[in-house]
Amino acid sequence: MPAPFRIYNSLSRNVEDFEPLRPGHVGLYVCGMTVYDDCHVGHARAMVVFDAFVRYLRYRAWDVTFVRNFTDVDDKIIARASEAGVEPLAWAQRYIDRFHEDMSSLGLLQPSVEPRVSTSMESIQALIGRLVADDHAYEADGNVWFDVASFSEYGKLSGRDEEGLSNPDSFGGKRSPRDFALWKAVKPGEPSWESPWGPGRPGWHIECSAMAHETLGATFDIHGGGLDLVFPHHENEIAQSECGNHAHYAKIWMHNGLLVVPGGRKMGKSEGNMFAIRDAMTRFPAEAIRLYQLQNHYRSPLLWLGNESLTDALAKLARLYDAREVAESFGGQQDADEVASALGDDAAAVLELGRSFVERMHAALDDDFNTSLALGHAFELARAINRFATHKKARKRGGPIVAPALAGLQVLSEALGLLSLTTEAFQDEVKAKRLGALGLDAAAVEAKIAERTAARQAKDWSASDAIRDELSGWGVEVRDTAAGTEWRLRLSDGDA
RNA sequence: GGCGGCAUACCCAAGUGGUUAAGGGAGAGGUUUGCAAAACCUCCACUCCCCGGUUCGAAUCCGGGUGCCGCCUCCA
Repeated sequence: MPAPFRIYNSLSRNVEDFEPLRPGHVGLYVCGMTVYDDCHVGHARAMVVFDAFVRYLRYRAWDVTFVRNFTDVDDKIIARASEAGVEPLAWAQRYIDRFHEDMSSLGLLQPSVEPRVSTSMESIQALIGRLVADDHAYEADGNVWFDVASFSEYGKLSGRDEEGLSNPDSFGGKRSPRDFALWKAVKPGEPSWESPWGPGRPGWHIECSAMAHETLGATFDIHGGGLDLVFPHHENEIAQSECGNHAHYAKIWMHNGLLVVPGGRKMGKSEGNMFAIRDAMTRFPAEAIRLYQLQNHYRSPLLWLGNESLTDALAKLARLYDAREVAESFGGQQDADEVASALGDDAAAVLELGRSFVERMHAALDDDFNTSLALGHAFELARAINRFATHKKARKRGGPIVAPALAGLQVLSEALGLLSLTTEAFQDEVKAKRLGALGLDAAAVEAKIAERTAARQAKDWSASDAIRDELSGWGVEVRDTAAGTEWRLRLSDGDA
């Protein structure tokens, strides 16, 4: 039996015990991208949050069908493509490819299914057909409109009543300002598909209803997306789906909070403050971006301070990696409890913390996916490890003491996609990305380090210190350890 | 204007009725180090936007106020 969990449902405005429609299975539909431009850090929030959520559910033995769509037929795509003199679908394909590159470099899972509007025309038209047949929709001048008045529950998700529900689409004879387009009659120069109502293309909302129905059925477990989609998009999805399928739509609506910039505005293409994932990825490791996104609760707004945010996340990530590496270096074969009683309170503390770690992580994540609390537990464990590591005998005998902690930290990689690399691979990625940003190359740094090592061996401290100061000026920090001199790139300040 | 949400230290942030209000970052002092870095230790909110109320007891519930944000137009 998969583990039970609780999740906030935007529809009921309450945290609810999750009850699957099918035992052991979760059907999840997440609104994906309209592919007319590159994915920015704000989009990454939704992508990372749901990626981590899916990972966690699978880790907890749920069988998850994860659907995330592409909107590849849309006004903005047509407009951009036309400016560029490219076919709209080719333009969309270009950004689908780039999206896939971005997701892959961020280390995100592929959804189980990635339906597209352009290849879902049959199910879209079938759903519109059912709505027309049942008088939930009507045709006018080659457009098909959803008749909002025909659905008494309209507004139940967004909490709006009639006054707040006017829809601005105004072309082609709709009956009420609240009605919205299911099918838009073709206009010159636009892509179109044949339909019973004449050539045209789908309205914005119908696609998700149709694709969710096609991939998950009329009723499914969880529908996710950004908080900004609640109205009108998700409200309209409910109306179309419940009227067209004569069934309740998603049981749970899960909305992620938005990224906001210091002025307080959310990040958005229309706000002119977007920061592309691929730009962030040239300077920071993927996991720093993940940690940044997961460090507060998924429903809260998250402040974006540019490089400062990622530098902060990178420092935190390095702390976790370092602590894990320290623990991995411990040896010893004795019984853990015997070692603990021999080595004292700090040993006993890590042992205890390690043993309860997984349980506490599960408790945090089962409670409305509280990644912030979960990460808090991880830092607490890291400190306990480091504290224990200050004891002289820890390295030789501490292995059994930190074994439960190390096993527990696996949760982070399996469930959240963090700490999934070796420390060395992680540091290599940091170096590879940040050397470029600092305008350095590794060979030059290594040469200086070798020079300094020679000076140190000669106990020529002033020469050694001069070299260290020079490296420091470059943004390189040296770390003299028992095993030799390591170097790292400074995380703070001087960011290119 | 309507609907929804948020307000916890210098910054990020957990906690939503009951031990000393998690955790991280920054800062100060100390230990360690050839000197550093990292790490560790100590300090850093008698208090949770404000005012009332409920309660034996509230950051947590209720009412009012203030501020901020999202949506109402495309939006993760």
